[in-house]
Amino acid sequence: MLTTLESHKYLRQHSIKPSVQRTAVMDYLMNNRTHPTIDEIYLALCPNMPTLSKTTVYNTLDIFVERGAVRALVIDEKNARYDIDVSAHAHFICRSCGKVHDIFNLKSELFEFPKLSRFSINAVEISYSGICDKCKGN
Amino acid sequence: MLTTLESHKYLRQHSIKPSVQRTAVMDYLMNNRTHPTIDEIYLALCPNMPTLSKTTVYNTLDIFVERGAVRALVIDEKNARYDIDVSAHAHFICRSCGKVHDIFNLKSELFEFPKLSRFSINAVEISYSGICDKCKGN
DNA sequence: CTTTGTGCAAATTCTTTGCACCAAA
DNA sequence: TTTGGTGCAAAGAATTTGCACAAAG
Repeated sequence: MLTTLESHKYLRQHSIKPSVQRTAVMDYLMNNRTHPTIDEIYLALCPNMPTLSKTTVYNTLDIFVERGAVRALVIDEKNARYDIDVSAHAHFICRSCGKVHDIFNLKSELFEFPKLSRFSINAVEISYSGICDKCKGN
Repeated sequence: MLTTLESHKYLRQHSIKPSVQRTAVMDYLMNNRTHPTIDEIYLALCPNMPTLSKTTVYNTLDIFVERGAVRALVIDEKNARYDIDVSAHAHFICRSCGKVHDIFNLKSELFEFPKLSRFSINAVEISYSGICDKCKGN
């Protein structure tokens, strides 16, 4: 369980002022590495922060992404999802339950950018999809 | 320029009845390999098919994807995009203009599925992002 | 004070749904 | 006829915007 102090430190490293709301969102992301949606974050924090607004959650994640503190995933056609782990790893989304899982330990070559004169590439996203074991009934 | 006859043939190969609307959408996809959105397809076909509805474009693409005739891309957080080329290739999206480009000739290993006991993987999507040369001003 | 952050409500955008009508087999 | 396809209008869901108020320095 990571603490609020660690969230503060991480936010400051990314030049983000640690307000109560921002710290709460960062704490949540650090402790729930499930690639949550805005709604999931909002609903999880609401009980302890009844005045929190969804707009603030949107604003907060926009800043986090802009400052490189979190990665926005484009893998789920329904909602944006957010990942606190910005290191090179891939994702798997289950077409049945919609859950997104991390895939680590892939060859590092997979994450290299092809050298193309037409584009300046600065990010890559590798997304696998299929059915997870839970949904297959094993 | 591919013809309506070729669209018919391709639709039949995928067990899709070639209605006037479906053929028009397929013709458009075959001749405009720009990963169009629903709206782009709809607006492009409207002049020649004033009675066309956007619902039909949605229905049509749902069937195409379901039957494996086109690929739905999850790369643009704003809209679904569709690709008639279902072979193994990657995409690049420009963060400035939003255009999606194909990247061919990558190593085939990139498109192999990792063997993981937890998931049954049946698709992979590799998406690069950055800035295209036009937007950089070259 | 002055700047920055928060939160409500309304607006916008993309997509889906319900249902009536049309068309083909 | 019966089934499947089309299209309108309405509904739904995710996100963005405008603005007033609160908080921090």
